[in-house]
Amino acid sequence: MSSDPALPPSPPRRIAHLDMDAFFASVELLEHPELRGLPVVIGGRRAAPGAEGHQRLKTYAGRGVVTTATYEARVFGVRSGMGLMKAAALAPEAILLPTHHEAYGRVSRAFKAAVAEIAPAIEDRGIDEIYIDLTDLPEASHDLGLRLKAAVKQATGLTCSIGITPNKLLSKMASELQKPDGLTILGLEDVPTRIWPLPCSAINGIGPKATVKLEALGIRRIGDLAKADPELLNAQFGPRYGAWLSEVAQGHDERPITIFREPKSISRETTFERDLHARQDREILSRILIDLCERLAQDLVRKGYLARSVGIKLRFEDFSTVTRDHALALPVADGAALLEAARSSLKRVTFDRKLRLLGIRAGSLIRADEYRAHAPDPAQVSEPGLFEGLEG
DNA sequence: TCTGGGGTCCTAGGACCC
DNA sequence: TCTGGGGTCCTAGGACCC
Repeated sequence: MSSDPALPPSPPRRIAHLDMDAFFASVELLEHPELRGLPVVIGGRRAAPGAEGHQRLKTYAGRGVVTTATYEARVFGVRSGMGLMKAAALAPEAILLPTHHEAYGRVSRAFKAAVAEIAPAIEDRGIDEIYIDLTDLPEASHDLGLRLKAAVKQATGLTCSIGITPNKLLSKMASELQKPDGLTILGLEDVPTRIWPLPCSAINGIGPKATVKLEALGIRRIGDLAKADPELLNAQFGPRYGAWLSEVAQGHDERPITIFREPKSISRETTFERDLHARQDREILSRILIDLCERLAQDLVRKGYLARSVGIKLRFEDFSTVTRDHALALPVADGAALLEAARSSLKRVTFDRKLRLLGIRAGSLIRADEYRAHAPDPAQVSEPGLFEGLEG
């Protein structure tokens, strides 16, 4: 990477991680200021049934999960990703609001634009967080951090938390250290005191499975990981992940800021309100599949991509998941072609349990404009079609 | 009181080609 | 009559992240 002896050493990088505080919930509170200070949970699929006032979490029945919760709701143990029924047991009186993705998208664009005015080298990490390369800016990190937070507040009315360190790994962890409304600046020299006491799961890339495995080896904190025998980690986790664990425990991370990436896949999936039987509920499943294909086709056309492979995803009542992929001779973006590919893949699945989820994915994407410019026979490039007459 | 929807990356075996 | 070795594509599953 930067170790070419012919080149002068690159100056130390300065990377910020900016994370909006309880983003979806905070956007909702802009709309519903009367709920400020109350435990509020965002999630579920439909708006509350016509009752007066706001819906209480305890009245919810269904399969939704918590998307975000205010800090007042987190006090009760409510966490993102938790089933709403479980959250209702923890905080029955919390207010439940449905999601409004258009609003979140609008506020997301606003905070990113405000940051870009100050520092344009931004890596998008989703709707509510970004990395920012501050290396080439003249100001001190603390001043920059305060300016970024003020700009975000001015543009959106919302607070964020920022970590500024020499790399993405440490900045991500630093932004978590003083949430909400935090600003944390760390150097590599701070790793033993500030990072090593944290649990291994604080590292972006160490999830539930790896955490359990590490704990079985007596490795609970990042400091334990830093002192662990690299050979042991390689033996337990494989050479690649093992070597990565050894590196990140030292706070090392050379990943660059990536300003733009082509998407690799686009997908649509849905969990049913009740589990469906492959034969008895065939009509319903067919309608759902057609609808998913139609929406995926619209996504492909809107974003300007063609799919060279189509995948289906099925989740059964026992939560086991199966995927089937199908490579195509010619790239497509129309619903009829997606549906045909999906149906051929479905024939390779054994249906011995009820289904809870159906999904479809467009993979091996190529840009439609580039393909059409070089297509051997333009007549063979499929055009977005209609679904009329496709049922059955 | 079970577990959304949208993604990325990695692994691993087999096919197929040179 | 006893066993190459790379490279790439396809497919399936799984861990992880927001």
